[in-house]
Amino acid sequence: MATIKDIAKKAGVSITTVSRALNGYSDVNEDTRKKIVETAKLLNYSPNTIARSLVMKKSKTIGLLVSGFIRENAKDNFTIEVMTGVNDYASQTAYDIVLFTTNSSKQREKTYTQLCKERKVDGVIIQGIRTDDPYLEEVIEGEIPCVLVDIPKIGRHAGFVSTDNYAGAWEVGDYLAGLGHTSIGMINGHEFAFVSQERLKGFKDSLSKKQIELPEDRIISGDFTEESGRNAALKLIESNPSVTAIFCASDLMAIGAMTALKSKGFRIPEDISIVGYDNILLSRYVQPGLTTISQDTYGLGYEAAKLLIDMLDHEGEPRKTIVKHELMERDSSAKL
Amino acid sequence: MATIKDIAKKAGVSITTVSRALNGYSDVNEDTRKKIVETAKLLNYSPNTIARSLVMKKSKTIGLLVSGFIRENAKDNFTIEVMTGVNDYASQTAYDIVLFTTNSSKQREKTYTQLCKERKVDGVIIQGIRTDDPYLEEVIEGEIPCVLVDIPKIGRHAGFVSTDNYAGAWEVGDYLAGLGHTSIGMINGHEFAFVSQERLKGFKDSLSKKQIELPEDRIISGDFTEESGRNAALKLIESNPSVTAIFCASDLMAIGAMTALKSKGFRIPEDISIVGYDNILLSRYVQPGLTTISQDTYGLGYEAAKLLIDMLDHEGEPRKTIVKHELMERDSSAKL
DNA sequence: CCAATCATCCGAAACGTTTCGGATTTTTTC
DNA sequence: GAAAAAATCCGAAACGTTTCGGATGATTGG
Repeated sequence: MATIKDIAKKAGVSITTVSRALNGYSDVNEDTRKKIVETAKLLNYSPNTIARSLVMKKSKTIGLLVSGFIRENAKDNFTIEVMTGVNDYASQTAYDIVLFTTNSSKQREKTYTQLCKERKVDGVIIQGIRTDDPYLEEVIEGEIPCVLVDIPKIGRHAGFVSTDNYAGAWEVGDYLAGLGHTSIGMINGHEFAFVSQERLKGFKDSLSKKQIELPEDRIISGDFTEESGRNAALKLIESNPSVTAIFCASDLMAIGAMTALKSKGFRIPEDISIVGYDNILLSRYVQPGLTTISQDTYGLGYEAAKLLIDMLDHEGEPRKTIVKHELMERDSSAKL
Repeated sequence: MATIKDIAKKAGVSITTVSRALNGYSDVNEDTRKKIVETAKLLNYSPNTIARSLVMKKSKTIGLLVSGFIRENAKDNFTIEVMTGVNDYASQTAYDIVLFTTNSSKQREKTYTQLCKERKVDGVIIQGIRTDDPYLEEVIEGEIPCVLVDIPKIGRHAGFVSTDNYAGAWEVGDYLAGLGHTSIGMINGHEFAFVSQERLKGFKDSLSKKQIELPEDRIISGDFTEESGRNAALKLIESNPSVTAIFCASDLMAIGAMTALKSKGFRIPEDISIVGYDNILLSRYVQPGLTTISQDTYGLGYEAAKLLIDMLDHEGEPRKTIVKHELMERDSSAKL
């Protein structure tokens, strides 16, 4: 509760001097500085960030807007890993993180920018937002520095971090073709995620380069959930009983597909190979272990924070960062 | 960027009136209120929370101090589920959440209370803190309203939420005895978690009520990780080859124990029954499915937020909330 | 020894709100 | 129609910092 004023009085100096002493300015005598620091400690002083923010017009907080923060989504650890990354980088700096959520009732009343403006965050990291979100443009065009996760758009104050989803999917195509598969299906995510588009394109291009067809009716769309993976797999195998490999745009859908196919008597990978995307925690524990594209999710968050804070502290240009990915071969895929 | 002042000027009223109009006070004429609200909208005004906080001495933020927020811990979804619960409740209120972390380099320099005082959070929820944490007492005795997760301690401004770990463990004892097991071992968590003590006590008491012994050398301590579960299981089975059932104080350790035992040629549950605790996501997907005590982790967070905000808004007494638990029978346990 | 330089300090304004206490005008009451 | 009450408004202080623009006294250079 002790303020700078109390220190000033007790130490017999002016408020200005206390402020300057505590902030390491050079125009204060070493002896008085010592005395000031001492009495500050004595009074158990801690600075009032709020008052500071008010005058500095900088809150030293960044907003973490995570829209996938709903209960069901705890399943994949994507969100938490991103958060951990953001948090780890931010905690090395002077910035604190305030959590915004968008699934709540607040969402529809207040736009993201409004939330940010009110809480006076210096910048914001946005994760899990859909491309059809009505406020996406608003935030990209807006004045608040922001970094998008997995949405490749750059604005005057907006950068992004992502992985190379096109390349990742391409590698899956390569891999499956290399195993001798030619009758291949795909279970994609919903169209309102950039990653869906990219993964489809990369996969398709990769296969067509090897003269392997991927007709429309062998591409089923889910919505990234396990449930939708089950349904999509059943639909796919019914209309195209000849497929020997399925690429799923998310691990969760891949896991759903596996259980559905197993329940229909298919053996994995002997009858059908399954490849996922994301390398979520589960994919290592499921039977058989899921072959997938591993993303550096933690790095996604870490780099997002880095990018944003660089923009804030050094007026760095908004730009993009691509983090690495890697094919993890496990037991759900095999030679034809 | 528009302030209350701008509105006042434009609407031709005083600052006071604008403030009172916008905050719904009764001593402002309905017509002037309308005009004020109108011009506020016109100027795209949004209130400056920081200025408000400064004068009100309330920041309307709560700190979420999660010390298990380290990379490895993303494995169990405990942390994120608690967070989701906290977030869900908080987002129905006027409170925002700021994330504190303790594994960072900041930790050793600044105590929790210092962090809270500087950021001027109105209250704090603490999760994953160890009982030997040097600052635990400080925070319980301190002036900042706080709610502890899974640490049953009440202070003048500190309440807690937890599950009944004693009862949960007791039920496991009941259950295993009911299956006919008499030669039973336990893999406990480290001693610096309250839950370890409670779970051990409950399990022991339950068994002894049924004249089943649980000698010291059949209780091995791990540290809640999968790795430690593996090691503990090997140690246990080596010194006590006769055990037919093992109770693990966490699912992660149980999963570790299962893989270790399987690698030694034991069949689960035919040779050895395994029961875990927590019902983490993984336990459902692992082979065989893990019998475990399910906790309402989401509820833990939700109730923690509720408790805290009640303390803040209505000066509610700090108190405790116990959320429910339940035995989930899966395939890792069977009749002897 | 005088002016210039330097080291050290401080007063006051500013940031954007809320709110206390009172002022002014209008309405009610008898 | 005057006093009392009600309705409506406002000035100014306060919250705890930072910082601009000087002020003061000591030191230096010639």
